[in-house]
Amino acid sequence: MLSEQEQIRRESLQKIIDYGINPYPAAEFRVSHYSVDVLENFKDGESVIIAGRLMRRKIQGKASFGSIQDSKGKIQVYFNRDVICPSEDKSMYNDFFKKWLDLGDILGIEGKVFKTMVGEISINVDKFHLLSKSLKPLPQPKTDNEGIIHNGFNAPELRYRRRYVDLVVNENVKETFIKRTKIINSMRSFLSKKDYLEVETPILQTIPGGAAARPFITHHNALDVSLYLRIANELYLKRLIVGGFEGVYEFAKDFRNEGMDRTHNPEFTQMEIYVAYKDYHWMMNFTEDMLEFICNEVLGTTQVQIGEKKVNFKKPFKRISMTDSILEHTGIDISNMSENALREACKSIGVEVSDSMGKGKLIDEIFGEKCESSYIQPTFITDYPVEMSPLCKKHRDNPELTERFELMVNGKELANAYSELNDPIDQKERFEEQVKLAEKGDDEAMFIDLDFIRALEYGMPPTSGMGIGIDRLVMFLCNQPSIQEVLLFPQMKPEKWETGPNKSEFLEINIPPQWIIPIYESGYTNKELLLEAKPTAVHQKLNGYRKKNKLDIPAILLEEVQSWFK
RNA sequence: GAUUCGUUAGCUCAGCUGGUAGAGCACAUCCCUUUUAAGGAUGGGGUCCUGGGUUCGAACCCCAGACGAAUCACCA
Repeated sequence: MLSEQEQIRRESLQKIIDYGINPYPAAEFRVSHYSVDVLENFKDGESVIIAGRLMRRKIQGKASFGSIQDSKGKIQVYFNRDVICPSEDKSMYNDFFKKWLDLGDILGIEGKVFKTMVGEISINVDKFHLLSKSLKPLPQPKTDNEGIIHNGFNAPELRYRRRYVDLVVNENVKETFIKRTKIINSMRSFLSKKDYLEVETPILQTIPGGAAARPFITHHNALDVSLYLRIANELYLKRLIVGGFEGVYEFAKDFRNEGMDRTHNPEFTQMEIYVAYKDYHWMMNFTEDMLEFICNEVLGTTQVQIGEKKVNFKKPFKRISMTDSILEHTGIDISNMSENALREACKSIGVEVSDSMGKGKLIDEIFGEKCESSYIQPTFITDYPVEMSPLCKKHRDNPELTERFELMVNGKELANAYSELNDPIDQKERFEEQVKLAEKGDDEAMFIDLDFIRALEYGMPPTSGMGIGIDRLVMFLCNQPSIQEVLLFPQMKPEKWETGPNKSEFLEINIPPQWIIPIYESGYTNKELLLEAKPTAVHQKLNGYRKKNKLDIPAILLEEVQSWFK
């Protein structure tokens, strides 16, 4: 059912067609300027051609003002009847412009730049061309002199579901996504200058490895096998290091079949990089360099406002081991503690534990509860317990730990890196421990990847690898509190669509085709519902519908309605 | 998954104790050749998210459901 405004727009569309103008022309429309070019480089009387969406229109008799929004901004346009229609025929202005155009229509404008009496740079329109007709009215947010937005298009659900509308109507939204691309481009140029190779690895994987997470599963018909959408690309990138590349990286969409909230989306982007002959100390320096570079290039500063807090990405970042961090925040020295001692320690400081938790998990629990959120400034947390990091090399000084760091910013994990485990025998044992965890019921334990073990058996140089969450980085640098604000199309529950009537079931009982829509719109959405109703009620509703919608068909007779019920 | 809140015109939102559905913007008609969240007048526009229940009577109360948001849990 179309709204009144949509119906009026469709009528205008028909009038435009009847007038002989194609509302959806095919030809290229060449513009000479963007709106901002004209505004920033004012030349009185200059002829310009621009194109964009009509976002405002005020008709003042023989003259009208409007504004055109193109990809870079907005500019005012001035329409004068006698300029647009120099001859006797004023229909281009009186009918086409005034009556048949609507806000949201996409126009091409030819005209001359001038300043209005009030001093606003505008285009005096000589000719305008309809490039595309808009049939649905846009929301109309307006900003007043004090910067207050009226009638804002703010409802998150609508904004995310109709991102195209959000982008048209809310200026700052576009900026966030432009910045996102700048951040990625800047990271790519940093990596590319180092001569590392950007690669692409499989998204459809037979074994979803490289992280602990529940995968999405799908099926390949020709091979008749299950395939998983990747949860990480780590194991493939390491295979490439085995193959002899010095450094490889990938901007990878990963998929995890887990909860959704303002920091998690089922598909998200990570950049992972692996460099041969390096260790995690080197990688910390590298990560600092990269983040400082990106901030300077994209923001022009390393000072970033995140919510209430100011975060500085200037290197060097603080480094602290997980053991020292826990000592600092709880006074408990976990080094050399047994599993039972750890469990008691957790209880003494009010950290909830369960019997299934091993040593590593217990330590992680303490860190997560008591330490993590306090790291606002970029901080490398190093040397994680071995149980939590099955792909990471054991610490050179302590076999209970691994050479791993996570970079915490604003109390959240931004990056994760290792000195990569390259001992195939150790790797196999660690996978086997994961299998045991899986047998205990840990549905996020890693799968064992025998081909990856085989690759390590051929020999992988010592390597350091790092993964950084691109969506989180963008959230930080754009000061956006939710991941939905930095994804163009965040995951939503599917929208329910009216499917319309099943015409054949109505035709079966001899309902005339022109009455099917009225029946459906009157609430009798299928045959059963209709036949449960009383014929007299149906008869009244249908003729009521006919009258209300001014249908150009004769009123239906009660006898005919009754005949459907036989 | 849990809890809380929300869903009313194209958009933003009011709607009291249950008693005929409201405003601004947008839209339509008319007037107006330089406006600044563009002026004036008049008017049209509603499945009050859906389905049940209570009631003489439900946008409002009760039950169930859909969708969304926030917080929490989960996410090494």
